[in-house]
Amino acid sequence: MQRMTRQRTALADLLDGTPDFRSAQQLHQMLKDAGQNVGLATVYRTVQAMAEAGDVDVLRIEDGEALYRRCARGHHHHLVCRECGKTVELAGEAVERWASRIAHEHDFVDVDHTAELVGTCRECATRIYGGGTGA
Amino acid sequence: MQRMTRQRTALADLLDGTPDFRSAQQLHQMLKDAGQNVGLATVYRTVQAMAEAGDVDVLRIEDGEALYRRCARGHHHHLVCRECGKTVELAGEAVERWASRIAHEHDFVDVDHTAELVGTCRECATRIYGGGTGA
DNA sequence: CATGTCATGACAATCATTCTCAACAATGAT
DNA sequence: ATCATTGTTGAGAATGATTGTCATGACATG
Ligand SMILES: [Zn+2]
Ligand SMILES: [Zn+2]
Ligand SMILES: [Zn+2]
Ligand SMILES: [Zn+2]
Repeated sequence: MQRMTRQRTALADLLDGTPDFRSAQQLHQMLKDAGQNVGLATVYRTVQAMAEAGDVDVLRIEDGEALYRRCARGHHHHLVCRECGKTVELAGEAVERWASRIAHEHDFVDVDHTAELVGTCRECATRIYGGGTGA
Repeated sequence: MQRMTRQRTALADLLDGTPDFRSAQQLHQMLKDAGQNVGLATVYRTVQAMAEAGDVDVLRIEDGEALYRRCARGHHHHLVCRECGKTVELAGEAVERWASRIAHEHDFVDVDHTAELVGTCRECATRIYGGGTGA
């Protein structure tokens, strides 16, 4: 009941070759640039379906906009560079333990959690703040 | 340079008496219901200024909408009931250690983090799934 | 009270996301 | 291959939260 269309294939391929989180609008534009015209509504629908199926991860930036990225299946978290978008997937057992301990302590059930790290990677830090030669 | 106006006082008082996270639109309506008319734009401006000043916390729900809540000053996280909105503030030293360890391991600097827990509190779980008398 | 600013609010404008629905196309059967 | 079935697409409208505009209003101080 999930048909394989030109549009879905194109989007899946694009995501496979895109290491960083991208918005639906960006993906739509990237497809257009690549000569693969796919309607914006279709990009939204497809990327959301993929998110529900666990095929992509969703990240919300500060203003609430949703970004998508092809990720390893299964629960994990991210460390993202705020400058270049470089993303590291984190297994983070420590967070899992923390979450379940807190849930227990406060008598909550069905506790989900989100945890994301945003920083500046070595390359970007060097480029911005300068090399090791001092000021 | 921060003048004390009727509107800001009203909003501050309202937040003082509101234990759960609320949207700007909700706060605007609550003020109207209380006979305190405050423009929607003013609510947005004020609540954002308070957030920048660290006087309220911001939480983004699944669809990206921003919710605000008067919280203790300083960095902390939350455990929120998805049914009734009951909120517990968490000191969460475990998360702080995890975040800084990961930052180190991956050679990132200036790493910020977000971590939020959403679950169902005891009262709501009992109401929804039934009491302790079995199925 | 006068006066200088900052603050307010009604409304327009943005902008991401969702909805609508007629035209289309993937799939499976004939 | 042809066809019928039914999920899919896309252009544009609609939604809804948030932001911008700017003339008017109201703190705070002398
Ligand atoms: Zn970087
Ligand atoms: Zn986790
Ligand atoms: Zn509850
Ligand atoms: Zn923390």
